[in-house]
Amino acid sequence: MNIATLPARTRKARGQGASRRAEILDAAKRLFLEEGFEQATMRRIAAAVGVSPTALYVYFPDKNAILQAIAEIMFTELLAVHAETQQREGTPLERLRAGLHAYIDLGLARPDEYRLTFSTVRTSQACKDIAAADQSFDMLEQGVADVMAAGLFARRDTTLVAEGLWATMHGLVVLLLDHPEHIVSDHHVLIDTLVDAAIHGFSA
Amino acid sequence: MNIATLPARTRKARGQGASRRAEILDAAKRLFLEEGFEQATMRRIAAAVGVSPTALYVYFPDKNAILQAIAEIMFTELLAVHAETQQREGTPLERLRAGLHAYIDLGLARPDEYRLTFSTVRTSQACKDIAAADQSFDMLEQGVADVMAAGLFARRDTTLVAEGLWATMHGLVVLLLDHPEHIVSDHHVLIDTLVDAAIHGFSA
Amino acid sequence: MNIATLPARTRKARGQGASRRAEILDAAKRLFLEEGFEQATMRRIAAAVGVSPTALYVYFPDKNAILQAIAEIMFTELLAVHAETQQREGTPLERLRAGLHAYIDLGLARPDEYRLTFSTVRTSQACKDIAAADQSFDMLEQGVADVMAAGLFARRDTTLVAEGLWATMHGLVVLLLDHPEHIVSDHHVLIDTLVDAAIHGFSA
Amino acid sequence: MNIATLPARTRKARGQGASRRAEILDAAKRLFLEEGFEQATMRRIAAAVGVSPTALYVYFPDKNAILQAIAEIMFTELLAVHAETQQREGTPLERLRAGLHAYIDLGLARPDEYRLTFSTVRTSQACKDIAAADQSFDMLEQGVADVMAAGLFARRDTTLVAEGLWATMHGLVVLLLDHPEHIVSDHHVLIDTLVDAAIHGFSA
DNA sequence: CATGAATGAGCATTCATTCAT
DNA sequence: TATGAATGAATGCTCATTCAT
Repeated sequence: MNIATLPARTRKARGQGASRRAEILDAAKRLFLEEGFEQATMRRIAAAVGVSPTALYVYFPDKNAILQAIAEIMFTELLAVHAETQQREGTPLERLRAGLHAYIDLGLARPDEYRLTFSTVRTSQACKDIAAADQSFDMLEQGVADVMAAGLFARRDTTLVAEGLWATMHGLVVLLLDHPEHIVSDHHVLIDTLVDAAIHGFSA
Repeated sequence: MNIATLPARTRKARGQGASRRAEILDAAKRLFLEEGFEQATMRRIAAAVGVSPTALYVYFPDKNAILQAIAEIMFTELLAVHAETQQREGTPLERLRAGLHAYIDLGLARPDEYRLTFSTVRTSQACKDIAAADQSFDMLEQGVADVMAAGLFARRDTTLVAEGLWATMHGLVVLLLDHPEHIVSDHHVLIDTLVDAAIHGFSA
Repeated sequence: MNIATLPARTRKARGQGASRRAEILDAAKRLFLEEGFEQATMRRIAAAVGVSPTALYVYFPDKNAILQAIAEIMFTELLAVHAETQQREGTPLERLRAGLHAYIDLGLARPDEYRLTFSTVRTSQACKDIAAADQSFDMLEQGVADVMAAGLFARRDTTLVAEGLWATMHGLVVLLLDHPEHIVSDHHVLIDTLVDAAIHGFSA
Repeated sequence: MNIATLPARTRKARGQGASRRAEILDAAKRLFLEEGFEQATMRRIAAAVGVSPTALYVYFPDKNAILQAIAEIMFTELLAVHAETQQREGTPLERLRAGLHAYIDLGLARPDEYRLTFSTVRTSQACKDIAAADQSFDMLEQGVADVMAAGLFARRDTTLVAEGLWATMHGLVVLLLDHPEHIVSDHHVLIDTLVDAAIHGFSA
């Protein structure tokens, strides 16, 4: 009851000190990916880290702040993966095909990032995901231009073709993500078929 | 306590009867879109309608049923549109093309319903048991089969092709709906181009 | 809005008229027995009868009133069954044994009546169940007296013996009723064994 | 808003820490007995303790766990009493008789706990996973086995006999607890008589 | 730096009941 | 006699958050 009687700082070993923040971020990221942002609770994040819920508030003012920090990391990774596929060797068509496959694979592998990036709800961190989206799209358009330059695509506005391809891949990803039980075809077969058809559809 | 003290024509206007269901559906549609299905609460839906939460349960067994009812309306319209295009004259290919355009037009014409039906997480559950959804897809598949029978599509599994076409159209709709600012091409040109490319992509 | 505009009495065929009350009682009794008093709801009772919940309030002021009416019927039946076993032929010991078995069988067959009769909660209708309990007990004590008179039971206070037997049977019933999963022996074997042991325990 | 305006030693006395759990248990015990398990609500339990409903969930995962904790205490005491009687000197029969008496005495000494543990509907669930309950019964069964080995009980399945004895003692306890006004015999005489009769009933 | 204890607001849902018709 | 529409109060439970320590 008297503040003077409190032990100075005895309670407990300090834990991992500075790494706590990273641990929280890791645990939160895993939970966000596994259960979605809304479903992941502070309690479960704390439990995953091995601390009390209160401890999270030492490092982040609230749940949204964790989200923000995670999102930043996510988008960086997302973009890195995309960029990598563009630097592979091969013909322009092979690179484009690889890029389309990479886009789908990424979307399916990281459903929450994908939804976050392309979801309807536009919150404050929109700038980040828009940046990622734009850069991704630019890469796609460059790939289209290369194929067209190689004479394999019918000559048209590269933006138009890129947008068409994007729509196709996006549609496939969200369908597989949101309505998997409505797709009876084998997912891999469907992906291969649609990528081929899309390319064929724009071919000269 | 005294019967003489009772007001003659009492308390409050009771609901409009049959229109209540529609009012609830409207309010729910708005809230589901604004805040997401999980975040929209029965209490707030009720408040938006101007009734008690209990009243919602007079018209719908639970929260999911409201979403399902919204989806059902969309699927019924979709089915009607599809059925209509199937009965037009013309070649199988023309009919399929018309069907794809009709799908896109419906999605763009009813953005709220389309998003709720196809883009809300958990919607998958709502789609279960909606016969119209299956019938709608069956019509698409039949159209594909007809074109294939006419020798204009490469021979393959009709379900696979129908799913590929669905994915393509769905992707286009949600892109135009959710990210219009990312689409620089003229929407009509993009639609025409992509429908043609999709059909071309599966052609023999 | 104007009382003069009301249709005089047109709405609907009158239903079964006077038998409604009995129908409600029947349905409620069945539900009380199947699910217990607290778990049976007005809604389900109404549904079982095939009328709206509101209709119940035409015949009974509230849920408890239905309970009361049912209880009255129940106790009458309970007692009738008991009385019947006492009028069978056979030696006094056979009749006593039959009575004990009948008591157990009745308790197991009508768990809710049994609980109601012997439950802790003493409500207003307590008079009724106490009467039933007393009469049942009197029959048991008479049986004990008969066996004692036949020289088969050690001579003691008949009330003491009857209470001992009652306790034994009561314990068995509530154990089987409330904790069936804790009894690993076959119920019938346990019943037979315990009835025999109880009788043997008081034998001369 | 101004930090200077904050009261120095704020809001409200926070709980007594460790004693809270016991307080909750006490309040719950009372309410469960007064109104029954189903009728007693978390809110009312919380109000009785003087805390918010949420606080209950700090100490117990759910409502059942509270009942279970009460049962656990009873079983632990029962086990202790049983264990104690098993270590006394004397013949197996004397030890068994002492065990039966101890069971009855405990039940009568802690009427609330006994009723909650053994007579509340749904209690069965609470008993699950309580090791002490099983151990307690095992001790009774061991006592039966010992007497049987000494040739004083007719040879039969020990579980069957133990369950029969349990039923008998349980019936006596609940009768004395719930219906004392129906028992005209002297309680001690009835207890002694019934314990003797029960043992005699299973004798060789 | 971290926690145990606690909270207020909120959740979907169900209840017995009532009212105008 | 009977109902469709509606309600207020309640249910068990979970949430993000806060506070004194």
